[in-house]
Amino acid sequence: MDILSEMRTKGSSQTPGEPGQPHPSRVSALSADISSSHQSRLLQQLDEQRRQELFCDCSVLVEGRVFKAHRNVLFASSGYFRMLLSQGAQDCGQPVSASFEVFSQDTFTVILDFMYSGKLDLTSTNVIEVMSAASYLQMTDVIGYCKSFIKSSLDISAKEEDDHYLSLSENASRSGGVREPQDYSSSNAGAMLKSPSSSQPASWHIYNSPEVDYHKETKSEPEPAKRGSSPSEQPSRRMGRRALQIADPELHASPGGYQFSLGPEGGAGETGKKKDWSIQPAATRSSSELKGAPSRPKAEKADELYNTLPTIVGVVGLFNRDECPTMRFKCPFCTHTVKRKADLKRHLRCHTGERPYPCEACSKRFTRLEHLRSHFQTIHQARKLICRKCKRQVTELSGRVVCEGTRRYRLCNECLLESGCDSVVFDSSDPAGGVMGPYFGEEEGDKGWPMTDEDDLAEDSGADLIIQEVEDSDEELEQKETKPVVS
DNA sequence: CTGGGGAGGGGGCCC
DNA sequence: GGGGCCCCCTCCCCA
Repeated sequence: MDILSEMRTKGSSQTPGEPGQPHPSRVSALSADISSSHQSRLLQQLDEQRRQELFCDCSVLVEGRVFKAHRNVLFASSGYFRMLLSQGAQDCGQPVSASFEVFSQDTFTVILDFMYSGKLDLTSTNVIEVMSAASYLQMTDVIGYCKSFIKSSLDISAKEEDDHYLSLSENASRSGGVREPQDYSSSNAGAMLKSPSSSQPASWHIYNSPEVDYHKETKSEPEPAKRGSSPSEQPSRRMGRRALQIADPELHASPGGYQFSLGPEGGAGETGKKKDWSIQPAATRSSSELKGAPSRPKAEKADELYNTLPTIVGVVGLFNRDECPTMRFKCPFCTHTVKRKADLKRHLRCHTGERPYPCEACSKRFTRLEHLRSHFQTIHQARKLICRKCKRQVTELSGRVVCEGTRRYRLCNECLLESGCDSVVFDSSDPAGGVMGPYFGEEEGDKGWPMTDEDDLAEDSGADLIIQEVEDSDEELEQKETKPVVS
């Protein structure tokens, strides 16, 4: 039945009390039906075009197989493609390609079919990989469906009493951990998702349901942190504001219920290989864990995290027709991509909250050695030859280093006189302008210094204003205690 | 309340 | 791959 005949049919059954005018609720229902029908037809048309490779402007290479698709559909369906295609927006007219090695052709077929039909063909054998791919592609609705599928397929509560942890391997799923797939199709996905019965078939065709909003309980995905992007698009830069430090790769996509974690041996890209998946009830995680409380040592350091996620992190190539690939490494926690793996490793620290470089002088911790160095030079060594008061340039002769707690800064002689020399103390052991010493030695730098909570109070601890003689001799300073001494 | 400057943090990229 | 530099941005403090 086409839209017009639908309209005719529905228009003929008017409410008796309002001759000539359809009842408002009927109008509303009618327009909803038309809209729904139109969307469905449109999607069907696009799907047909895709299958006939008509107007396809994207090629997705998965394990050697090329999937043709429309960038509009990919863009609209996947946060990952949204990011990827946004980056190539300047080449709007050029066909673009992306290659994946992190999931199988079959998995991408399921994903692509979902994009074009709203139907998710899940089975007990593919659900984990589909979910992994969906996580990679940032398709939170698909993740949600997978979770619902798994939840309904497992009798979690019974095992929860034993150890709160469930192991789910593909072998287990095949041997009965998840019911054997039975082809099943329904257009009422909402009902299926809301109340999966114990007799729920393991194979679903889940229809995309706009009512299910899996974003609601999660922190919104940060957009790629690009130069010039708005603050809201970038990952929060201050620890205090990093409301949700994602220590778990899938945490951001797990709105309650169960958290999925990928074991060290389990790479999503290792199609067909045994994976070490575990499902952990969210309730067993403390809120501090979920929020990435800074008081608790991070279980996942960037390095470890990086090592455990080689295939998830993966390599993605976005290249154009001249077959000149631009290799990018994608952050598993956000949409950010980098050119180098080392940069990704560095970037991961902003998610893990790891700060391996503490300042021994004031206990502040830094994500990078260079930040620590900069901090130390600025705050504790007064290397800037600028009078803090009048902002004029000073030399070793025209200015002196003022020591205030662990802070040091320079004052020109004039400002010094204005401050009053009587109230200050001179000390010849000032390392201002000197060397870093063991603070920044390559061996010491990333080991971390002994830190205590009390040390946090060290900075600006109310020490009297002290002026120390500027002694910039590097050789001398190297032999001295490098930690600034407040006398 | 607002603007300026300092400090910190993150990305790109070179060595 | 690590270190380091440069640049840009945001936040915070202070006048």
